[in-house]
Amino acid sequence: MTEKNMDKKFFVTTPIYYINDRPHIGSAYTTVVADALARAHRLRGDETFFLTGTDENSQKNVEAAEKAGEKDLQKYLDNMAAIWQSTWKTLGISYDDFIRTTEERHLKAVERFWKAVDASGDIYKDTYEREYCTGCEEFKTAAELVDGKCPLHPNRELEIVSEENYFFRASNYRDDLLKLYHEKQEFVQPVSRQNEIRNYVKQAMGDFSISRESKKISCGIPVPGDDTQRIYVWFDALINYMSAVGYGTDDKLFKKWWPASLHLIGKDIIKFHCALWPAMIMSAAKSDELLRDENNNALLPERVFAHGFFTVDGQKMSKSLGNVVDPLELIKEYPFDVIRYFLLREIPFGEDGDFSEKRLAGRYSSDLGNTLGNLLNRAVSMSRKYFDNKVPTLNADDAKVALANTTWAGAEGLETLWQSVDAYINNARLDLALEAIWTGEGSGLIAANKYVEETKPFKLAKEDMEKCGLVLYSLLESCRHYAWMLQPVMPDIAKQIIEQLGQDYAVESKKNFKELKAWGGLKPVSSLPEPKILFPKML
RNA sequence: CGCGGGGUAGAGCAGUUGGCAGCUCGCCAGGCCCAUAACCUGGAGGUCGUCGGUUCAAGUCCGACCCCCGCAACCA
Repeated sequence: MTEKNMDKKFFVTTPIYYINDRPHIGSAYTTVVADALARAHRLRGDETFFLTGTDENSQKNVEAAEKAGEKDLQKYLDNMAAIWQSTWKTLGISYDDFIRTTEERHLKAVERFWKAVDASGDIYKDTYEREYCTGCEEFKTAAELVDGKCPLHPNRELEIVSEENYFFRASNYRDDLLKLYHEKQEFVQPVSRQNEIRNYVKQAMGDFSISRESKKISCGIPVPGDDTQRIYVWFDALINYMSAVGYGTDDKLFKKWWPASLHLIGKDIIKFHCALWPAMIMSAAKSDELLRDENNNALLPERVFAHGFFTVDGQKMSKSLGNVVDPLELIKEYPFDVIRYFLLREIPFGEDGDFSEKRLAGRYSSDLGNTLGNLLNRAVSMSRKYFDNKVPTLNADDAKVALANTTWAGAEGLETLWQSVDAYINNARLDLALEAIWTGEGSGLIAANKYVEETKPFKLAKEDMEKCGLVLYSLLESCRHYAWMLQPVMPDIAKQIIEQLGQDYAVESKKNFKELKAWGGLKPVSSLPEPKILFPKML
């Protein structure tokens, strides 16, 4: 793994969610990934901005409000947005900002953006008789239809729309987009998606209709200078990533944060994020210097990472099957850290995955209880037993090197492990980072448990207290390292581990990353409180 | 010819540039006793979907085929 020269800035986003229902495990997944990455970057000292929010200008919300019997749309939106916010709070999501696309700052950003695209000559008016899919919220070209229906929503009747709309000349940017994919391979992640988007741009992408007649829809942002038209929801939604950091309201703030480091999305909205969005920016940048870098290049997001979808116990998650997983129900059974761990560890990032409570229970008892919890517990218990309730007294450097002929490699091994964890984090691969923390050769949790067997500190306690102290110290110190490696994923568990090691979490978490990573952070002779079981057996 | 994903040990998955088939869980047998009936060691278990091709060598490259999954509504 090559260590990238990352900016000291990390700006990560989730999609803005439709609020026609409460959050489920899928939206929680995206948000947890973003949260863990944000926490990881904060821990590493990067200036971090984590944005999430709600997409409120969609006709879907109007339909949902009607269904809920709420006549006042704004009231409905306010209620739902509050539910989303409080759900994220309950789940420990550490977002820095929550944007709602009905907010004033967003309207201003959209207005400025629209004007810029218009000034670049990429907006034109045209009358088209076109087929609009209310499922996708987009117009379909003949090439995209199958048997005269949208292949994604074959049971929805296509609306035949004949009206004068504004169009965005996305076709102007086809070559630029292809060049972007070619020159910046990491722009579209995972790699398996790159072909898909390339083919789309090459073969299917046309101009986008970006407005509807006001009289036909009951929500949406008015087109600047033309009250008879409202902006199509996707065109306004994407701009949220900019409006939240001051586009249209605070140039200085915008310059600080834009471009986004990483857009996290689901695989269903790749087209919008990897094609439409960069094309929009390329266009606006021609007329708005705020959107250009010093070389006059458009400031595009650095990376878009699309993850897969869940099945539940192998089945599609659906309301009619009654297997929609509600994260708020789940945390009644498992601490949220456990669910975070499961989601991030179990599902290869970028692939589809399966959510199963049986496997969640398996991960809980095996990975967390038997391996992580047990290691901490046995190390602390022995130290307390043999060293008067304290971390063994010694010079920490003496414990750097593992005893001979062991599979666990001591301080050197941890250093290697840190390197791979850091590299995985830089690539947004938390799944691989977690895997490494457990199975890392000569350095992971599994190897550390082996080390106990190989050195038998409980035997050494009767024969060689000095050696016993060295072994126990290195075990305790490694637990401290594991705690910090895991902190972005399991912030609460990490805190508990640090506290069980007799450290003051508030003090520790103020240390800089280099210091945390260095061997010897655990002070010898500090006293060890009575250990509490981190992951109790479940009935 | 709608789009996309996938078929590797009982389950879930890794397999980078082709070079002795791996990981976690489960199962069987031992060991240990510090620890959450936890931990460690050993073992059984795979003709890597099928058929062809390229090659000294193919899970890995090429071709054809078979099968599975997602794409109405909820929805990342």
